[in-house]
Amino acid sequence: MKTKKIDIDFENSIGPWLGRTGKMVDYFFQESFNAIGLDLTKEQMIVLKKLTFQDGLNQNELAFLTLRNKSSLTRLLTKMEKKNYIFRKQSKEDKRIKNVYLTKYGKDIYNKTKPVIQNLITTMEQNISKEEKQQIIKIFKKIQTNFSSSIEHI
Amino acid sequence: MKTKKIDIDFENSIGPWLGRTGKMVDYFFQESFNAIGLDLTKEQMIVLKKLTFQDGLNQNELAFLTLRNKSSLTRLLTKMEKKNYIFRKQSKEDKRIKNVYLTKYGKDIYNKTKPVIQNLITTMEQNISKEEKQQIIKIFKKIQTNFSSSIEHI
DNA sequence: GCTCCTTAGTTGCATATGCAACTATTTAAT
DNA sequence: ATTAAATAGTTGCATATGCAACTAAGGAGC
Repeated sequence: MKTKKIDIDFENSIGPWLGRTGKMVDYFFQESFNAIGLDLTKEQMIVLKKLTFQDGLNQNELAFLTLRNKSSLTRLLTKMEKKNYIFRKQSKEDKRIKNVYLTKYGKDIYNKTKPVIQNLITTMEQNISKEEKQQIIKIFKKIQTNFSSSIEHI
Repeated sequence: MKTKKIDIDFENSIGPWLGRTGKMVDYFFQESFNAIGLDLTKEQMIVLKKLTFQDGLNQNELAFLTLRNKSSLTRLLTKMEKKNYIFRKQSKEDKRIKNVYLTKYGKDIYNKTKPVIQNLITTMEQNISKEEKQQIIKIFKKIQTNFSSSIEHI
């Protein structure tokens, strides 16, 4: 007897849920920035955030911390430098390295994102209990571990 | 007394976990396709999947189902049409509408992705119990609801 | 039947991204 | 010291994406 399940059950796995939810977060993020006239993308915000916590990181470190290809980071920084959010400075010890710093303006911009981010968190985590939050983060950690251990040995 | 917490607690919210995990999934996905020489992106695969379940969808419907801007879908389809995975056909009832169909080759390609997707699910959901899976999906649903209701009334 | 509004799809412009090839610089090896 | 290998960053080429302006076609109102 032939079953009607002619396809694998991808739709009920975690993947699509993750993808769709992520898209909605991204969309809401950009929407919020645009709404208050912030000339900023989520990706640029993440760079500003990392630099706020540790100014002067080099591009390699920034790329690693933001899970980004170094070429992608190069271009991201070029745009941010043009907008005067950050500036690059060649290291004196090792001329290959460029350290990246926030400008005063970049700091201002980052401060302006704070209420937006706060609002995003509030909106997103509405009706979600502390336990659920812990649960989901625990599961995220597991998934990341699963992929890390799987990708390493390739 | 001044607290040391000078920044909002974005890092411990769900957002970054979601973003990073999503990136890893995407990376693993692409890696897997490339590994077996499949000339396909995750996005193209999703289109193939939707068409597998319902051949002949029009572009508007496809864009909606895949959470994509219609212009983005246009270009995605153009590339897929060039690779002969799908073809467009103008509707006779309404000449504005283009229905999209899988080619024989497109079906073959989609079938080849199945083991890859199966492997992705297996890898990703390793050590994750049925209960956890239900939990995480339930929370994803909540987040999506939160954003939907929030975006609507803008 | 003509005008206006709406809808489906396309295109220009801007962003982000990965891979691979390239340059410049540093370090290791002989 | 000179050569070879490794490292940091950039660039070409390809993909995907959203917004806004556009074209073509359908539908409503008169």
